[in-house]
Amino acid sequence: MLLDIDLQSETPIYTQLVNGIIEGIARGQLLPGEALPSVRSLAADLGINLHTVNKAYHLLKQDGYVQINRKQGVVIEPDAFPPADAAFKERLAKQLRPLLAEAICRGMSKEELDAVCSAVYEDMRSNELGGG
Amino acid sequence: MLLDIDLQSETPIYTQLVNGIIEGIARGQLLPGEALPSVRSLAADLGINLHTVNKAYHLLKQDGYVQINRKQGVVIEPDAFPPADAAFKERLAKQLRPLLAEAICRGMSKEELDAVCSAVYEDMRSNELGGG
Amino acid sequence: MLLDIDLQSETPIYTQLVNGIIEGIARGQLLPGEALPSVRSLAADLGINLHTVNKAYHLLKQDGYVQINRKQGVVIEPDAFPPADAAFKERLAKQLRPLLAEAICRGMSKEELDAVCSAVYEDMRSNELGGG
Amino acid sequence: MLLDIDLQSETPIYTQLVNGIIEGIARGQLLPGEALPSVRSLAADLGINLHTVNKAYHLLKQDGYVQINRKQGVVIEPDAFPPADAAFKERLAKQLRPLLAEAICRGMSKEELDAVCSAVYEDMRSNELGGG
DNA sequence: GTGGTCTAGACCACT
DNA sequence: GTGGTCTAGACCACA
Repeated sequence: MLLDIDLQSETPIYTQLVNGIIEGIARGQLLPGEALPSVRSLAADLGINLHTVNKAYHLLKQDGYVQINRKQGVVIEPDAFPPADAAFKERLAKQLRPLLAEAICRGMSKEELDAVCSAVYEDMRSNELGGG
Repeated sequence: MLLDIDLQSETPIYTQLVNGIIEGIARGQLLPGEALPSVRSLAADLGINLHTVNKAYHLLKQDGYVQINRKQGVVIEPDAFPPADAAFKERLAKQLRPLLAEAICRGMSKEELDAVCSAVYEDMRSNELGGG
Repeated sequence: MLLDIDLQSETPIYTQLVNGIIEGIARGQLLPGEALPSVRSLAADLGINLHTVNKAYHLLKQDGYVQINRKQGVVIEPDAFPPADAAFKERLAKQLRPLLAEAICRGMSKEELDAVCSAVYEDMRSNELGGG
Repeated sequence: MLLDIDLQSETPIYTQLVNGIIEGIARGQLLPGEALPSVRSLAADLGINLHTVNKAYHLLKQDGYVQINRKQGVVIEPDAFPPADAAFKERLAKQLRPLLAEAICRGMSKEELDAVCSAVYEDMRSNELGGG
């Protein structure tokens, strides 16, 4: 799994981990039921503390992206991910607003915006088709 | 200006201020050259600390959205906002990525995603036409 | 015997086993003197570790719910279960307290609480009449 | 606030804290909007680590019993506690089952059980009326 | 001064 | 060997 963590970033490490793993799922590089590295091994691999990894795993569990088993460790949620219900779309819109507002201020057209959005989207989906 | 600050939010208050003002500009409710409330009065209005407002104003100045003059106080940048250059688009894409990844995991189609994106965009632009 | 083990649960598997067997006794599905499956077969049936079943059986023995004989294996205590003495009632009250506290916080009335309590109680007793 | 923590108990300290605070709310000793001690001061008072208190506070936040503010610290949820909906009642019943099963095995009648239940309930409610 | 984050290291429960 | 819990101590962001 390719997780590049920026220790200097102002984004907390555990947030980078959460985002990276969710992106891995979106890209199809992490499949439902697949096991994630143990807290200790991932922490060692990334050169960070095991508590930081632990916090990330627990946030993912809380959001329904992984299951934490007694012995087996952490696995990608095998059944169904949480749905894109109204609450999620509202949250998404709320997070989108400041990004789009800034883009509008800087004079980006709707087309330019869609282009950026689509580029990001396709980048993740294309990897899914060819990934493995 | 309608700035609703959520003291319970995890988002720092100064960030909420920055976002709110940028959104005000995007909506056309704040026009280039227009004066913003003084640090003191805005802090009093919102019931928050002077330093918090100050920090927000200075971040906006740093990003090229306002000018801070000793006499006139803080005014919306009258000339030109920073451009939507490659660096900005890259930053935008980077911020978009975790949002879209989560949407993909939850099974949102590109069309649903575009719908949410467009709704947010149009909401801000429509207000601009009728605003002032 | 119907023992459904949830490997994802936070409750240790051996605890689930202990609870399940005690509930089986309460329901009258397991009768005094009746033999329980051997450690080996139950572990195989449930797909869990021998040690886990062993631990559960020994806890049940310790609490006076089963007897462990070398020849007959594990049998439900044929004579008398431990009494509901003051010590037990105190322990019961102690375990009940956080549950009721939460129910009170959420605004449940004494009647609603009794209803839930009775429903659980009757569910177990009704099965006893028809079970065996 | 009266929080007696048993460091020897097999119940995790943070769980004891969570239970104790919820019980404090149920008893009316902790009122909505009231501030809880800071993470550091409570940890110092109880002679435990601040991370342990922190974990308890965050669990309470997650369950909707407290709010965590930037500067003000932690306060009891001022508006409404989570409702006693079907999901909660189901969880309650699930937690009640092993307790009642054991009581049945030990020969407690429904009346004895109700007596214990009511005693716990009234103990908490009576304190609320006369508390302060 | 408040909580947020991270580190380092330890012991324990579970399987 | 896995995660769960707890400790001790540090630095930072926020207000």
